[in-house]
Amino acid sequence: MRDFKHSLPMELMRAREAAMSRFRPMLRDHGLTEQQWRVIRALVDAGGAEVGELARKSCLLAPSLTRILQHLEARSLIKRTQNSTDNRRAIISLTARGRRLFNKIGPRLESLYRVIEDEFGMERLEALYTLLAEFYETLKASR
Amino acid sequence: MRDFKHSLPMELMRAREAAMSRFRPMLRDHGLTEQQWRVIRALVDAGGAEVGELARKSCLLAPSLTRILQHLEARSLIKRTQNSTDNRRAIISLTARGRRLFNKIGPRLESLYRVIEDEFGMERLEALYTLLAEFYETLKASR
DNA sequence: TGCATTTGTTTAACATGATAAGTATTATAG
DNA sequence: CTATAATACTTATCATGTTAAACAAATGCA
Repeated sequence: MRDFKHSLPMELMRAREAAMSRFRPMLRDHGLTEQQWRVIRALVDAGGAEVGELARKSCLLAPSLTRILQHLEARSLIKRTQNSTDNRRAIISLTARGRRLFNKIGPRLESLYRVIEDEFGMERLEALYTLLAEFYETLKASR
Repeated sequence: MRDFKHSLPMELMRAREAAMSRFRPMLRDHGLTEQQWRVIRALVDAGGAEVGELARKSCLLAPSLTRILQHLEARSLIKRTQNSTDNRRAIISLTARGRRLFNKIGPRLESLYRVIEDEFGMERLEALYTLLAEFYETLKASR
């Protein structure tokens, strides 16, 4: 059998954790989990989105996103706007407070990211991005 | 700001999920989570290990591993042996039943893994492994 | 020897991951 | 129209992720 250490899902997880462990403390200082941050960031990127769309953009399962939106709404970081043509769909968007939080945290995370770019090197980082994207597309295409 | 889609932790997660979604159904058919499987596999690899060692090998946090071991012990898939020189450390090992389960599932997961190898290609897969290992080492080294 | 400290593991608390089931709303066949 | 199916979310349940705190056993040192 293939060596236990040579397990792709494990290697992907270890690499991800190595990166996230640099970002998580700062998010925590602002009372945010990494998943909550993904949602906020996706909302900045999209400027308002339905729940399903938001789940895809932030790579979260619908039940997880439901709970996260409840938390963010309780903290007044997001708001819901009813869609008049379809009452199942609500548009989620950031409040002014949510945007302020993003503007405060975003640049700090960016600078942490640049440290990683410097340490690992842009060329290898780009190569890694490319392989990951290809891997994802390959596995999705053949299902 | 960098494009939201170009987030390394997200890409790593998506790639991992693309792979895991192929393995998870079979594990589930045997009543195992992916984390429980990682523990079983680490035990086969090590042939008995202390809890801390097992946590490192299976990439699990100690509190998670504690709960997982309780589950596996309740199903008689693992057993604990006290270490006489240090009563804090217990040696965890698979029971005969645990080994039988591993022998049943292992080959099936291997064949699923080979499908991925075929689809993505061994060369690119090796390149991906190498980059991931380098990335992990780079980030660990500079802390 | 006695006691503070360190080490290995477990508990606790809260948040998310994963699957199945439920609910409300909209679309569609007959 | 109307019963039915499909859609978009939400709940429910159990397992794990993450952090902090508790705990017991082992170690270091006065």
